[in-house]
Amino acid sequence: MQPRDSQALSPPRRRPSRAAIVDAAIGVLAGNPDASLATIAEAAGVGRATLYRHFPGRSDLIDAISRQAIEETDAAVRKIRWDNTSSSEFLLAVFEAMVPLGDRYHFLMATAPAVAGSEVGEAYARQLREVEEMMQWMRRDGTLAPDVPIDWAVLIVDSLIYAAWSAVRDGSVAPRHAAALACRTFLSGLSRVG
Amino acid sequence: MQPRDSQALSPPRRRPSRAAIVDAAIGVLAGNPDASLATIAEAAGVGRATLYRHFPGRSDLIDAISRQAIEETDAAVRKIRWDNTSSSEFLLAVFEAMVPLGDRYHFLMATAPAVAGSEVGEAYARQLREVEEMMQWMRRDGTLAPDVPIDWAVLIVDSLIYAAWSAVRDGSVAPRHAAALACRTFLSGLSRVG
DNA sequence: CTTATATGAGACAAATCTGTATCATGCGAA
DNA sequence: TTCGCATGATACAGATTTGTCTCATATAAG
Repeated sequence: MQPRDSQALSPPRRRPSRAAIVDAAIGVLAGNPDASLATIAEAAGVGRATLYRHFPGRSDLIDAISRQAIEETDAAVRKIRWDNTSSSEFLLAVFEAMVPLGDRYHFLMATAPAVAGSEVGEAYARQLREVEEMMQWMRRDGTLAPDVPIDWAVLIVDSLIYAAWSAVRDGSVAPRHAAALACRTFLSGLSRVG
Repeated sequence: MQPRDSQALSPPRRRPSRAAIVDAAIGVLAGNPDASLATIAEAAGVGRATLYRHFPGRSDLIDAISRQAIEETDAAVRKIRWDNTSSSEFLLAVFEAMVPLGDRYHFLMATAPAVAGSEVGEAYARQLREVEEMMQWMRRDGTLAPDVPIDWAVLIVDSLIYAAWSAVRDGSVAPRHAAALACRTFLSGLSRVG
């Protein structure tokens, strides 16, 4: 029962309108969270009506973006080797994975807390919890100082991801060095000896 | 020629409407940068018409808030003892001064870059330059590691001020410890030995 | 008391954004 | 070619916000 194999294997949709809209929206909303849907449609190279056909309302688009941000950040973290790595190496890998996704990550951080009840809100809380577990691992590990509040450590991880992304964005720091710089800042700060 | 001395010495304006509006606006806009002027007027306990009498347009209000934010942050830094203090002590004093002004500071950081041409934009650039000079002092001092880009150090100072403020705001960290935690994070990071 | 001034309440127009609906077009499939 | 469907353009109504204006009132100064 495979009379349509060629069709099934070929790219099924004619044009990636929906994906193009979501991608463009992430870029536009990262720069201006209050951009109109007309602006987003224009950035996506799509008519405003088409945007409304794919997403009934603005909140549906926001929700779709949030879900994609969650998926992409989850996928990026899932690729990190877990076994036989020290917590410091793992932290560096997290920075390396998240900094290039800074626009997605930032968008998720900015919008998810507002929709606390929904599925997106839960996923955000879960990701936050995963960072917290990483910090507790580092504390047991002896890497994280015992007198540092876990909440503060989690907050600093988020701040450093955002800082590294904006530094790369502004051209202040080379992309290759941003994650290492963030990790080093977290672990040993910016003073000399380290 | 002083027939009105008693009047001149008494508080000249009947009610601090203008100051109340600016203060309320800082609080409201820190939580929602797109709050309507009606919301701000309500928070200030003032009619919407009165707000428009003091500030011809929204941009004028924003400008007044920005100027006040600049004045308050400048004043807070100016109070810090400069002589006979190490750069580390000075950095801690800066954090202690800025964290309580987090709402003002955050507002300034968010709006000033957008108005690059104006007087507010210049003041923002100047404050940024002052932080940069502090970082260069720390580098000559031997406190800041030579391989850390100055731009990154400046960015981290800003991020830590914002992080400390939000931590206090969320109740994650006690107000007294926030500045010290930020300073320690900058200098030696969060790992053990320090 | 009388007067001037700031204020609050509300009406009003203009602009923007949202969401819906309609119509013609172009591209892919049969 | 012909049909179906997604698209683009456009018009439209409703909501929100901005900014202006008017009028009545309360309060402080004279």
